[in-house]
This record gives sequence, structure tokens and C-alpha cells, in this order.
Amino acid sequence: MSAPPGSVRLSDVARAAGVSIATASRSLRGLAGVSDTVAERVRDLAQDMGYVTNTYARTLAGGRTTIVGLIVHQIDDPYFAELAAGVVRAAEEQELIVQIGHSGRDPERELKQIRTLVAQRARAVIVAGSGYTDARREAAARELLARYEYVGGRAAVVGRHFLGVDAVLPDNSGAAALTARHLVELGHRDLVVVSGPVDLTTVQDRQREALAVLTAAGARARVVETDFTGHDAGSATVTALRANPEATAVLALSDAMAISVLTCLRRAEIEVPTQVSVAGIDDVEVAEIVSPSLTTAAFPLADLGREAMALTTRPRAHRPRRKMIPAELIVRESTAAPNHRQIRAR
Amino acid sequence: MSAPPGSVRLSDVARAAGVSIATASRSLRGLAGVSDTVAERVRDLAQDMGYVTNTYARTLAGGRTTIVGLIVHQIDDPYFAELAAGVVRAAEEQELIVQIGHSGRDPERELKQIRTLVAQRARAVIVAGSGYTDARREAAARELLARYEYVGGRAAVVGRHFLGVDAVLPDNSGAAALTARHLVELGHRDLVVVSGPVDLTTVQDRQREALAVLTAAGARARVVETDFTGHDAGSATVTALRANPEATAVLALSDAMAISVLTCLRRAEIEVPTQVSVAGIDDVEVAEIVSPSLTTAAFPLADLGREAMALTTRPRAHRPRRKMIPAELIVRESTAAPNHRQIRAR
DNA sequence: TCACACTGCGTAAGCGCTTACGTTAACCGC
DNA sequence: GCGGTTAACGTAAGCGCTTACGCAGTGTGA
Repeated sequence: MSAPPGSVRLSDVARAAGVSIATASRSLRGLAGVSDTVAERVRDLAQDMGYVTNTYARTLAGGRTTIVGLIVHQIDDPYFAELAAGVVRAAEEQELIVQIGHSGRDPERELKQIRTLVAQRARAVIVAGSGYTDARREAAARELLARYEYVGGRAAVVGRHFLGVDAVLPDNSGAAALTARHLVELGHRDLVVVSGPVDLTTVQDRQREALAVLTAAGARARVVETDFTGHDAGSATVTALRANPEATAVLALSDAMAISVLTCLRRAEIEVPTQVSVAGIDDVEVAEIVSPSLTTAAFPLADLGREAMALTTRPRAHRPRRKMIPAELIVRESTAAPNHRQIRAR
Repeated sequence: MSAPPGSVRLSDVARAAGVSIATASRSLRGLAGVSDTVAERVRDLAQDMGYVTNTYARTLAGGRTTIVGLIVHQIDDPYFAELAAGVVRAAEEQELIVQIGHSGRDPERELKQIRTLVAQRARAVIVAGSGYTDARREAAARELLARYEYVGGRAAVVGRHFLGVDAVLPDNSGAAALTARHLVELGHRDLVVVSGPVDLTTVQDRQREALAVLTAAGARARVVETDFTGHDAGSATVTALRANPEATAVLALSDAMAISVLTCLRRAEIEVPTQVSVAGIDDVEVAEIVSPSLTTAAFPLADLGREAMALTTRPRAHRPRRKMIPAELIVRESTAAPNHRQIRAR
């Protein structure tokens, strides 16, 4: 694709102003070494002529990009959509453009995305979503980001610890503890924990803490492992409940899974919260909308994105900054004290 | 920001392969004029060395971008999130990168976004979301896109007619007719139509058709105008229902608004569908999840995005292509025959 | 056998900017 | 009035790639 016909270049503006392109460049970028009169003339002219900087030339010549890369696991997962919205809004306040890539929870893809962003000279890259428990995989990403920051790039992560860059850290353990404790306090002593793939640190953190709290309270917890997206979390949970009719509560380690559970329970005609209580973690927007509305541990998702963006605009600190974000328990309709009305096995 | 140290350039690969950078370039791009053996050697080497093309250099030198711009009204609106997911997936199949901008339903911002994308030499730009009824505003965008396509860019729109480029057109009128007819057939004759800002063509199309169907059936329809996001659609509707207790159904012109209505009705303890039926349009994913689940006219949202992406990869046709996407009525729990149980005025 | 077409590759001229460095002229204090 | 600054520009060397063009070497038909 060629340049638009009649598209004006810096040299055109310079000629019109009767100066060299160096002076024109300096004028437009507001650098020193140009008299105010000249600078202003150039700027006015550029405006009039409809001059738009060629980003590629500028970047190639050593200028900075205005691109912020955002890598998420899955863009249509509400968790990430809300987080992304936060990033986009914050970026736009600074005239930055967000480029979204999604990894589909595949570490290789994620690496490739980061590599591309770095090659594109993105001004900053934000990696959102759980890390992987496999240390080798994380090491590759870690090195990539380190090299990137070494040459002046800025990186931040949301929700992963081990990448050696500034991090916004939702307190996953705390969130799990909150919901677990809530269920225990309601009186539940036999429950199903709906978990995701354990090679994700988020899942690991939440699961570990949930189980710790539950067992400490003398409760019995069965773990159901499904995919994190919640696609089949619901049906698996219903099966588990049928197999263990004494269970009175379901603790899902993400709202996505919790909502899937709610949907399937409704289909199976198991009443919430009368027969079983259900709780989630995250507080995606739909959590409030579903019915019964979902009790959950809330993270301010858009703020997570906004915070990450904010971190990347500040200069790199000597040691990576870590901004811990606490969860807040939101009790809604989906949880209640157990009344031991038996779930009938099918 | 400088290039990463040890970042490999094309010349490095060329030297390693013992060929000129011209040959290396041709090899990597799969162009003719290179023997298969040499081409393969270069490609293998590039892979091993972790070579990543410098997009800026490539583009500046006349190559094509791999960037597809997507402009949406609001990224965290599920409608656009699902649509965006379709675009992203389709783009990734072709190794293209999606850059998302959001206009917040502001025509000026939208223009600016398009302009930026064009200046960035995006390979394609997709503008999603309703058009504006103000013809002057549309004219500016139209001219911009025309110029862009003239120089080889590809543009497509989703859901707007008048931009002179390929279009994916959800049948808004048809969708409105479907839900309106459904409510009429259930026996409703007095209803509230929840509408958005009428300077959006989508709103206009849906509203016009809905009212046409309703009045043709001899039904009475009151229009409640709110913002399209559904933020205050619910409360406004509850007010309207209280003012008109005879109304037995609510037709919301978007699911976002319908869901807001459901939430507020629940809070107001008005039962759905026993006291009022509620129907929406779009079929966002939550529509199935809310309770009662929402009757709606479904558009395959991800497919809309996918289709738009597909249009931009095909060469420009002599006349703009228009791909009409029909809606499909999905009857769920939120609608039923009216039973005239009175809503108590407060 | 020679002219002619390919094929396979290298050479080099940009693409539109940024910026280090060089140049000129005005200005300073003594 | 002179060396030394400093302000205000211009010159030109890239940034890393694409691609038009040139030039061998090999094959083809008459």
C-alpha cells in the first residue's frame, strides 16, 4: 500500500515553511534549538496542510512508538474484557493506542505475542492473566521482558508474580479465603470446589487457600477439575453433586465457572441457594445480573487494567513494583445456610 | 527506544546464510527468484536465530502492514466484545494483528481513530457499530474511507449502511419485527418499548420497525428513551411501568437494555414473565445466563466480526458488497402470554 | 553455433523520519 | 576589538527493510 496521494510529508511542510526538515522536525516535536517564531510557523503550516507523522518512519529513525501491547488469555472472557476496558481507557488519556493479542492460555503463543510486540517497539507491554506453574515457561517470558526493559521498554503484568517486572497482583489467596470462610461461617461442612487447570498459578493459589481454610474448619472438600473458561464446569459439578448428595455448597474458583454452575443447576432443577449454595471469585459484571445473583470475592477489574497502565507510564523502579489488590466479599443471593434438603441422585 | 541488543536483523540472517539481504528478504517473503534450497536454508536460519521482521522498516520500505484496525463504540459492551473476539480470531488465522480503538459513540473520536489507522497504513479497518443519522458526520467518515481504499486499503463496516465500503449488515428491522411479532402473538396489546438515542441508525431502524409491527397489530406502544448502554434503561422502564400498570410487556431494543430491565424489575419485585414479559435484541451470551433467561432476536455476533474480517481480505469489488445477516428468534423464559395481573403503582 | 530467454542472485536506491555534528552569526565581558 | 559562548539553524548519516535493475550462468530452438 502506497502513501495516500497528496499525503504531505515532513519535507513538504519544511519546504513550505522555508526551513530544513531538521528544523521542521524539531519544531513539531517541541525540541530546543528553534526560535519560537519559526516553530510556530511550522506548526501552523503542518496543521493547515493536514500533515500526519508517518509512524513507521519516525519509529525506524529512533522515535518512540505510541503503541501499548496488551496480552490476554481470552478476549471474550468477561474478566479480560473488563480489564481490557480499563487499559484502553487509561491508554487513551495519554493518546496511546492499545494493541490486543490473545494467547488462548498457550505459553508458546504468549511468547510469540510478546516477541512481536517487542519487535514492534511497543512503548509498553502488559501481560494479563494467570502465570504458568511450569517455571521453564515462565523463564522464557521473564528473559524476554527483561531484555525489553533493558532497552527502555516498559512492562507490567497483572496477576503473575515471577516475571521480574512491575506487577498488579489481585490477592487470589485472599479472595479464595474470603469465599471459603463465608461458606464455612454459613455452616457448610461438605462442599465441592470447582477448580481449573492447575498449571495456572491463579488456580493453584486459589485452590490451595480455599482448601486450607475449608479443612482447617473441619469441612470436607471435593475438588472438581475443569477448564477455566467454565465451559463444562457446570455439568461436571452437577455430576459431582449427584454423586455426593450430602454436599451443600459449591465454591467455584472463578465467576465464569460459577455462572456455568448456576446455569446447569437450574437446568437440573437443583435450587440455589436452598439446596446448594454457590460462590465464585472475580465479580465480573454478570455476577450481579444472573439470578440468583452470585456471591463472590470482588476484584475491581477495570482498575486492575488501569493500574497496570499507570505502572508502565512511570519510569522503571530499581526493584519491580508490586501493587497488591485486595478482594472484597460481596454477598448476594446465591449463598445461604445449608438446610440439608437432599439432592436426589439420578 | 533502541533495538534490543543482540536483536537479529535481516542482514544478520543473510550473512549467516551467505547470501545478500535481497535474497534473504525474498526467501522469507516466499517470492520468486530464489532457489528452493537457498530459500529453505534462509528460513530455517531465521527461525533458529529468532529473527522477527521489523515492521516499521518493512512498512516504510513499501511493504504491507499486518495490522487490522477495529473501531468499536464500547469495548466492554458484550455486543462488541463478542464481535471483537470474532475479528481477532479470524485475523490471527492470517497472522494479522488487531488494533482496537473505541469511539464511545462520539463521531469525532471515531474520525480521529480512522485517521490514525490510515496514517499507520493499517492493512484494513473495520468500523463496527451503529451509524449516525446525521448525514454530515457520516460523510466525513465516508470520504476518509474512500480515500483509504483508493490507495489500496481495505475497509469494512458492521451494521452501518452509508459508508460506501463492504458491509456486514445485521438485519435490525427484521430483528425488531421478530420480537415485536412474538409479543403480539402471545397476546400483548399494551407495551413499553425501551429505546436508545435516536441519532443512531440502529436504534432508529429497530424502533421504527417495532412500532410499525405493534401498531399494525392494534397494540399500544409507549417509547422510553434511554442511553443505549442500558445503564439507566432499567429504572426508567420501571418508572414507565408504574405509570402505566396496564402494560404487559417490555420490548427492549438491545439485550444490554433488556438485561438492565430484568435486573431492575427483580429489584422492584415485579415478576417476569408472570407480570410483564421482556424481550431483547442481539443475543449476547449473558442473555442465556440471566434468570429468567431472555427471549431475544439473535445475531451471531462473533460471526459478524468474522465476516467483516473475511470481506477485508478479499479484493475490493466494483460495488461495495453487502452481506445481510438475518436474525433468529430465540424464545426463552422471559416472555409469556399476558395474564393481566396488575402492577401496583407505587 | 549463436541469439534469446530464463533463472538465480547481488547492487544500490530509496521509504520518511531523527539526531549527531558542523556551521554561521550574534552576543558577551574585558 | 578579540577569543569564547551560545542560539539557531543546516547537512548528512543512518534506522532495517523492499524492490527495480543489472549481470552472470544455464538452457532452448533454429
